[in-house]
Amino acid sequence: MMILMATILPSKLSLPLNNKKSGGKHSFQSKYVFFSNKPYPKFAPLSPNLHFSYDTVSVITSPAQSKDNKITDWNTKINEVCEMGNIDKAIELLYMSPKTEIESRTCCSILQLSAELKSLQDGKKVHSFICSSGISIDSVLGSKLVFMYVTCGDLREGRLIFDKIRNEKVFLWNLMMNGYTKIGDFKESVSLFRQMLDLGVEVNSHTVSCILKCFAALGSAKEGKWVHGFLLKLGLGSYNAVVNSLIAFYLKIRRVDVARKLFDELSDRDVISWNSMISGYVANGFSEKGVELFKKMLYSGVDMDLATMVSILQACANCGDVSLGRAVHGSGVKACAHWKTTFCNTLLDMYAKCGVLDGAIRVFDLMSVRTVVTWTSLIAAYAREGLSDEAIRLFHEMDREGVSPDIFTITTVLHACACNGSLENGKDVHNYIRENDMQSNIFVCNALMDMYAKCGSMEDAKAVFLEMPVKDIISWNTMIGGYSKNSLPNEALSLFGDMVLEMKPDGTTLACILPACASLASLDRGKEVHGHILRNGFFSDQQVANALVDMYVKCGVPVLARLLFDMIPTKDLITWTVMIAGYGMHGFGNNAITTFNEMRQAGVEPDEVSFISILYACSHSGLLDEGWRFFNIMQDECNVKPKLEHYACIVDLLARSGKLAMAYKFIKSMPIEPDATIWGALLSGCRIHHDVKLAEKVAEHVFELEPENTGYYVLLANTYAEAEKWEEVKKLRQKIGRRGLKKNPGCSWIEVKSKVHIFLAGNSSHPQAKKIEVLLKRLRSKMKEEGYFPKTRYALINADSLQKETALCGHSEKLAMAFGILNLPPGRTIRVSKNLRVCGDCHEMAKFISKTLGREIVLRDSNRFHHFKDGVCCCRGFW
DNA sequence: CTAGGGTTAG
Repeated sequence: MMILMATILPSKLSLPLNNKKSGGKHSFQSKYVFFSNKPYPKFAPLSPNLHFSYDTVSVITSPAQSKDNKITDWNTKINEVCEMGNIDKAIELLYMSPKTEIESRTCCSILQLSAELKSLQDGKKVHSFICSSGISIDSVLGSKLVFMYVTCGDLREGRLIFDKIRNEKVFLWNLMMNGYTKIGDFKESVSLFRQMLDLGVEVNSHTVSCILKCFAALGSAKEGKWVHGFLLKLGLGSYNAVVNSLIAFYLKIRRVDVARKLFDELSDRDVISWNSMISGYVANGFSEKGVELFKKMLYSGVDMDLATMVSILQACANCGDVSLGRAVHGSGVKACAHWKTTFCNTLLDMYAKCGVLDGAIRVFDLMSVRTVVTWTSLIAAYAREGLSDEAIRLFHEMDREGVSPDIFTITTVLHACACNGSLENGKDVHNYIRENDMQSNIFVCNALMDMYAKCGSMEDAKAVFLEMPVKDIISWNTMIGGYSKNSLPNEALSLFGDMVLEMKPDGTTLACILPACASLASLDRGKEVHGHILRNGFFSDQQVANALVDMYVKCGVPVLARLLFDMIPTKDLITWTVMIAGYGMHGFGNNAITTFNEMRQAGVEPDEVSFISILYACSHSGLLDEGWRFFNIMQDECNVKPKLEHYACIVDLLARSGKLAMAYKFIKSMPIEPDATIWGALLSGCRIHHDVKLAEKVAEHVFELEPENTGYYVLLANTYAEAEKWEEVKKLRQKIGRRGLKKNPGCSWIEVKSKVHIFLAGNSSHPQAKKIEVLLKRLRSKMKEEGYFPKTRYALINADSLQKETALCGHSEKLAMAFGILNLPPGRTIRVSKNLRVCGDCHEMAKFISKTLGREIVLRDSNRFHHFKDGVCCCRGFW
């Protein structure tokens, strides 16, 4: 079924205005034949496509050469010259002639020729001649002028004359409408259409085709449907071109079903009908249907043309059907389509999207003309494969080759920089944008902000954001999401506040802002956003619902999280994973396991992240056997290869359970190189189980892998301190000092009346500092009375016990808890968050408070949640 | 008489 490229001939049976002429633009041939019949044999051998040279023609046709007739017929001469297509001579004669002798129809001839040659310059010369000679611009001449101007692309001038002559000929109206449509000014075209109807100008098939195109482009579904009814009344409903426009219109407004019905009922389908339907399927996301229809098209004997191939290649790209793509490639080459840039560009893109990068490169290499689209497609191809450096290199090469990037190129290359996290390359592109004055384009700005956010520079992103003349919802979401992901939750929340004053957030905004509430553990702000979600019906957005569950988990309310979780009708992998991880964080290991099993029963396949969550849940609840079981299920049943995170969970599980030697052996047997977290998990196990010797051995690995991380030094120091090895503690402190490292200062915060209060360790500058101190002292002595002893070893200072106690009293989580007791209404749960792990002494005190004061305390540390109630913590010592 | 309907990249 090999197919030749069909040239699109003007068609068809149903057309009233059959295009019988050989076509205006190509009419030289016929005119030449006519001319060669005249007695000038020496011109006969001239190729019909050759332009007549000025000199040659002037020899024969100059009126000055005429011998007897002094009153030369200038009009005839000019018409003759026009017949031959010699515009230069025609103009010259026009200006040589006595103005009064030139007839209107002569001007029409020259204008017609100017239009055919698309020579605005010559057309204007005729126009100014008309003006200076006083020829009245009647309806016929006016029409010709309009035709010339519109055809030559000067819509403004054409419109001026059009308005003056108030012609009621439908042709001229169609001409104007088409002119506006071509430049994308659909609104003006529609306005003309309305005027036409008001004036009672009788519309024809061309009019409705054009107006349907406009309404399709404007997305005016209602108006388009009205035209549909209107054209049926006019009896235009059986015209092939009209139905084709209707099909295209319905496909643009995404009414594929209506389009298909029209297509099926169309008796004389031509290649355009097929192409419209196929490309419409592809554009509406039904690529398979497009391919199916394509096969039907070939069966019914209609040859594909360039447009068909382009659509089908797109479909192949969408479906990843590279074999059909290759077949179309072959047909295209046979039909010589590979000389067409559009074909090659789509072909290149098809190979790239199907993951056949070398195929894309081969197409690129073989192309003789590479446009900006070609380069952009190849850059996108590299970026898609994660080869960002190569993508950026191509961008510079393209520039050197003299092909100017457009906004698509810029956004694509920015995306490559973003994926690469290469701020330097991104800044280079930013400079290029400034140099080429593209920084006011909204797409470019959004891509720039995204790049900066992904490269971690929110400062630069903000600078772009502030300078944007117009911001859309994507601009806001990019910034808010950027702040959220770069651990700047306060900035995210503050910008969200600015945003709601200017525009309505969408699902993406909400899904971006919830993690910020979560990271601050700001339940009040989270609830505000929840209210917003309910009021605006965003709970049905899967991403939003998932983020909401996650927020409640991280704000310390797993019960509410579960309630919402149960309300999500279709739970995806993320929904399940968030809940499982949530249970893990709160130490509800068994709930996590139940939920994990429910997920598998629901037919949702766990991925590596859900396995991290379940293993983590097991380790935080000390469920050793279950943890092992899941580690095996993961590999045996689910084909998930364990990564560092999974190994870390297992090490953590073994180490916490006191199986330190086994954990050490396990690390040594790992098929991948262990990192600091793996060794760190074992180190923390050593501290819990007081194995100083192993701790020292393990610490060596850790310090080598992450010498800057002070947390590990503190961990070892704590191990020494618990063993009362103060000399070693001192040495370690000196080591930290020598390396210029500082212990990360402890910081806790608590939300009271929607305001977040932050406490730093040892800081007494809070307005209520005195009251807090008094309360803590009172609690401390009460604790002693009831037999609690302060865990002074955590003070890490080798001093007398009173000093240590004082130091411990300054711990930020105690300050925050005390502030909560003093300022929250009685009975309200006290929710405190801390940036580091909770200290042992604070943990003891929280237990005590929960018992004596009967207050529930939820403490979130860097690792997990602690729920204190009636003197017990849910962690049962696993932290 | 002259014109119209389907075609590539983020």
